Amino acid sequence: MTETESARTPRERYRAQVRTEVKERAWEQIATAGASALSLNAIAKKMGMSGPALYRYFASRDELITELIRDAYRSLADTFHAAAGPGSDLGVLARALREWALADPHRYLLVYGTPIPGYRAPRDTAETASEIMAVLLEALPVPEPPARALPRALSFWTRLHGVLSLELAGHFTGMDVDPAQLFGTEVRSLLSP
Amino acid sequence: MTETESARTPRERYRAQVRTEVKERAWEQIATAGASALSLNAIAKKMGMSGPALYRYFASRDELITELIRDAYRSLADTFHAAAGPGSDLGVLARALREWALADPHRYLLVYGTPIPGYRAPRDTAETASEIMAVLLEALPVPEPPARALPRALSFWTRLHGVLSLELAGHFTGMDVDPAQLFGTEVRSLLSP
DNA sequence: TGTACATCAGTGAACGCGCGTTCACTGATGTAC
DNA sequence: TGTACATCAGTGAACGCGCGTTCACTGATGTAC
Repeated sequence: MTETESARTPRERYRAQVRTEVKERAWEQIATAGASALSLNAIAKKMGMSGPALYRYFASRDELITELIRDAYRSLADTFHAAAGPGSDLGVLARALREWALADPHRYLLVYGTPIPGYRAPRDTAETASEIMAVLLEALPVPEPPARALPRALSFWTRLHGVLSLELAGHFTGMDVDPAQLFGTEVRSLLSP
Repeated sequence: MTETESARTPRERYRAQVRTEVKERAWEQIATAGASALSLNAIAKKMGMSGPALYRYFASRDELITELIRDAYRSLADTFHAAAGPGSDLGVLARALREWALADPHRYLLVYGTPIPGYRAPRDTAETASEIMAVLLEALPVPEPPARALPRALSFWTRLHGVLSLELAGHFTGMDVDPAQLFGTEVRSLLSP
């Protein structure tokens, strides 16, 4: 998106469009075959191009994955920023997180799920990650001493991740459990500890 | 193990030994290259055999994975049974869970992490899963009405999974967080809600 | 507005690799008499 | 104890597949004068 907007010349705009389409196809592929089955050749085929053509747009398969992870982090940070604000609290952020996760389960799992073997995350995602944490810290009930703020924020993160990741991985199916309700219970436990 | 013991004839014993070694190598491979990179050919090579030889022991790659998942579930259920008992409580089970997870992170992630794409779990793991849940339910503080017992047990599961899976996936590294302490905090939150 | 040149997207062939799986076969191990 | 036969572990060749990536090349698009 940003990429497309910020393109100046027609060629740059075109490049950005292709890059965007490659990423879209990549997400589709991840959704059906998993992240470690991501293949440049397969994406190219779906786009009606030859495999090597994509090397004009991404230096390697790893660079594409890196870009996907970067985008995912960025998207969550933006979502959090949009949800945060004067009238906001942990409950609002929690709901935003769940919506974001359910909107694209594989995006969530790419970031917070089992790491892709042999893949090394780039540095800058750590920055986005702490940006996300910062939004969380600011949304805590007002007079929270710093020594207690971090544990609270971490609990927020781990508890919601616990429910969400098990839900997304399908571990509640056939268990007569309503994940939404479970999630709500955990959110309440965080609001009034 | 059980397999090896229960073998009657030398041939059966030998078969069981080879199957066991194949699985051991499989876990090694999962640890270094991830579950979706599991390859019968690679395992055979490590064992000094030709690829097709393994088809005497496992009908297909999927059957091997199924066996690994079955073993993992079984192992956790056994661990829980061993930890449960008269003097036991949720805290003991929680510690047992963490030790089991840290002893072999990939085993934990194979069961509770991002599902392997295109792989369908066998039915009987669901039974072992509810066996695990049953141990949990019995370890709850004694006079727990059924309506509250299940939510409590689920909370136990999701909260501890939240901390554990993030720890195993390496999401706390570089964050100045002690996972053990975090885990302890969550356990305490479960013991005195 | 037209021409000459530079840039760059995309192609097809090629390299080397590893995968799962089937198949016909050899040779060792176990079984029955 | 010895022989005849059946069982079964393991091999090597083969099939068809897809992968990431490099390279020399064609043809379209943009730029400068």
